[in-house]
Amino acid sequence: MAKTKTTNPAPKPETSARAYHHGNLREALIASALDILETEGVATLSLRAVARRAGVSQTAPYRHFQNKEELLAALAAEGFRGLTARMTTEAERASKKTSRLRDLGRGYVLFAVENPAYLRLMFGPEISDKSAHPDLLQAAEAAFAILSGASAAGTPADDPSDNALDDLAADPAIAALTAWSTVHGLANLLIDGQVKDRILNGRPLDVGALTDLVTAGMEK
Amino acid sequence: MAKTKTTNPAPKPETSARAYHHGNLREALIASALDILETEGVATLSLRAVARRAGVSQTAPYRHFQNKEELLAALAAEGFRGLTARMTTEAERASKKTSRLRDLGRGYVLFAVENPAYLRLMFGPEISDKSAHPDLLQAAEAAFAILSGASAAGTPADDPSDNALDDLAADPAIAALTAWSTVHGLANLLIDGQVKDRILNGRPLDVGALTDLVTAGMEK
DNA sequence: TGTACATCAGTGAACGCGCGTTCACTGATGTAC
DNA sequence: TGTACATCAGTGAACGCGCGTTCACTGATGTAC
Repeated sequence: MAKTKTTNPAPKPETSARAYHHGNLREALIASALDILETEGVATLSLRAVARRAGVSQTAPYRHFQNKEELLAALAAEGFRGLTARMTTEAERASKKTSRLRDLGRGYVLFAVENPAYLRLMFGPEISDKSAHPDLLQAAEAAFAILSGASAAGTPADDPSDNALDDLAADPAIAALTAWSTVHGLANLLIDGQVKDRILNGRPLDVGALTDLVTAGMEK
Repeated sequence: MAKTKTTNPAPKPETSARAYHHGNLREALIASALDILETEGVATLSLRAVARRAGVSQTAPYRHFQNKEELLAALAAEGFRGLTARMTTEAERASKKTSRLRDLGRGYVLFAVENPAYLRLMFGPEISDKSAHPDLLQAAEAAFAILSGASAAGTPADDPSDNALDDLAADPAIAALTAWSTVHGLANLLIDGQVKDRILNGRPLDVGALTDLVTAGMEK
């Protein structure tokens, strides 16, 4: 039962469907972490709990992550990729009627409402130094770039001049930040339960429709 | 050295400058908690640390708060009152040039940047059931009402009709939510370090000026 | 004014808990010859 | 093809820690008479 048994003779096992003794523990750990994140929240997301849910000993994660924060960073990067995906699918699904920027915004808010703990981890203080995790940084950059691009609508958005704050007024980065702020704020207010009682008076909430109302000023 | 020594013979000690053996431990604990909150963050804010900083035993807080969450709720309520105050002073200080709504918004963002951990506690998941704390609920309501009032500019804002989402479009509550979302989003992006590198490219940041730029669309 | 008593704010020891991380280890997998 | 060996993913016990909360207590303050 030695080497010739595996269908994949390459040195990298590369993960079939099996997640057991060898192979894709790293991915399995991230999946377990995501599971805990969404069912229990970021506060109870411990490395030990992740290992437990993945069915391995509590020291096994240290074969794949230097420490807890590295796991969290990997999770957060995954989150930003999910956010990007949610935005683009939403924009493709309804590309005719409303502006692309508003469609992306709807995707942003929907992602947040569907994955509240994810959003909190992605932006919260649990990962103390985000710049120490290139993968996370890049995933976040990609998400912002999409919003930014749609906001500038042609002009490259991440291209501020090297002068003082004054000329930021004409900077497309400010327009992008405004759009980003609005959807980010709405998303956070929603997942923190601030909107339900205050705005809707208990009426059932259609997040997509509400987002459309709030972003009505974003026509371009 | 018995009773006649105290200058205040009334049954309620009512706190002079002394915070020692008797009197205002409750306030002292809140002050200690605030201190820890802003120097170390919400994650390390433990009841024991609060007691330590106040110079009392770790069980003393239980004379004034049923449990940890009750202390946190009192702190958060204090935070909402501070937010309200910051908004109104900012609006009074510059009531001529820009619209009141934008002035309030600037106060909102400035409060967040000056008290990042406060804002996180006020909106975050640490206080699991906010409706269990009437004082907190009321303080949050007051803060929102100010923003809401300025947004409606005359019309009472907390007065949505009892129909479906459709007629929310004309509802002043939607206008209020839009304004709130924008400043809340900007505030959170700022305190989470998302703006610095992404928008400003490392240039020094004047939060008030930046907020003015972002809220430029809010004229009313 | 003086004494007896109740109240209540604060104490200190102790509980049981889950955490991140380290350490020396084991045993299966893959490789060299 | 077969054996010896290195690699490396996963183990299990243990470390020291800080936490929220409980308990029986103490001792000062305020009150009744």
